Amino acid sequence: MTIEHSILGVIASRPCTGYDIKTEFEHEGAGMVWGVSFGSVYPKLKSMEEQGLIQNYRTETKGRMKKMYELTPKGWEALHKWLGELPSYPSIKDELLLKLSMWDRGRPEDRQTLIYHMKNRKEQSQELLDYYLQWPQNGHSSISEFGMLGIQYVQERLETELRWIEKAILQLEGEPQPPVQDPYDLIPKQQERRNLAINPPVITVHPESSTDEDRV
Amino acid sequence: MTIEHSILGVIASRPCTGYDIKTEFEHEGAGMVWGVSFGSVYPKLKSMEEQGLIQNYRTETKGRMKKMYELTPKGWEALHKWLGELPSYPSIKDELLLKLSMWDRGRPEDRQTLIYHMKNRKEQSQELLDYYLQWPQNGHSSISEFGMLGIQYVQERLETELRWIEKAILQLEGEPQPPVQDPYDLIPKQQERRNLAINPPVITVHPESSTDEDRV
DNA sequence: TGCGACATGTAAAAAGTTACATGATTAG
DNA sequence: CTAATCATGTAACTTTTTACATGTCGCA
Repeated sequence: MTIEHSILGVIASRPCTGYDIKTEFEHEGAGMVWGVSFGSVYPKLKSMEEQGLIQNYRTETKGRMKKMYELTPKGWEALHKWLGELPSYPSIKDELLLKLSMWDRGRPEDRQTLIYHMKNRKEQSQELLDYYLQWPQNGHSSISEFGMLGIQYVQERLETELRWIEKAILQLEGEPQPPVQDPYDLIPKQQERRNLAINPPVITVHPESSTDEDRV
Repeated sequence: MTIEHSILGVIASRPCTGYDIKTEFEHEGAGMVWGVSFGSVYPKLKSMEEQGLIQNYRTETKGRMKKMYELTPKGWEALHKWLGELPSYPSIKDELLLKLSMWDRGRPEDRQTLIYHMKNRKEQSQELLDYYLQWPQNGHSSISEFGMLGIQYVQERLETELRWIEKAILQLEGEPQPPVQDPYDLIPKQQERRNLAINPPVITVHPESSTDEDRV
């Protein structure tokens, strides 16, 4: 439902085309706001026009036809109303965190691959941080006092993340540690279940025909 | 696509029912991993069984029939393989951040509502942090060395967020600040556009019938 | 002349949510 | 006895993505 409000907000800053909106989400919203695809922007613009939130007018820039969208009074009102509603708590989809939480279940011995994942994340977050650090001085973005608060938040979050990654890599490069808490011994039990599934025991009807020596 | 891998990971830790999986996502994955609904878990379990990743067996606990799922060798292998793949960069949907970035567009004068939103966020994050702080000592959760790294990450992220909120509220309670950067004066222009849309100018055919004094 | 950025869309598929439908057991 | 929790599922709907389809302009 929030893609509609994001579009409302982008058009509020300046009248723009569907293409503009899509690209705005790509760089300005880097890491901060989810991306959108053309396949979702254009149909949404259409439906928002039907709802009377926006209206388009055609302009010609360098001989090329463009469909510019501007907010209607109803659109300005919808933006105002939405901003006044309590935001829902953020939802985060972090695959690295998910993999970390189940690493011992699938790759108990393999610390190197995890370190590799972490280093990859470090690079990407560092790049994003560099982008956010230069943003307020790039000379072309419009940033209000409020927007700047958001940028500072992302900067601090990324700095914290980078510090954590450094620390985590150091730990992973060191000695394996025992579980922090495992009251029902689920972790060793789980590793047994896994071994049983991957290397099923040989069922022998005649014990004398199968001994330890059979396994090569 | 990742809901499938999350299920794989939960079943890896111990055989469980569809209900178990759904609740596991609610509390264990609080803020860390996205939630799932029954309507998506049960059909997914069915399709994963068809793919041969999991298999079910019926058990009776306290006279109640349960459908327990366990990983097949193929399922263990799929988990192992997925863990080895580079995780994609996290996607975050943070409505507060989005509203912050467009606050001046819809509610330029209203700092109080924004402060209210921030305080609400602060409470929720504090609650989540408290949960994460007691998690490693709750006496029933299984936490490996790797899982603990993830928990530490979330703790540090939340602490950083809370510090930022404190600072941001202080700023919002103070004097309004000018834009940090607005090279094309988009912000004042935007406010003009908004005023024009909300209070359209009275078009007068006879200028003498409409003067400044008309407006009360 | 051909490539990359600009520009607008549609159709099918995938993914997930909400609401509905059902029923057993347990704690107060 | 009744509400909450445990337990399993379906159907309709919404949202979003992917892939396709088309075409222009500027530049090297």
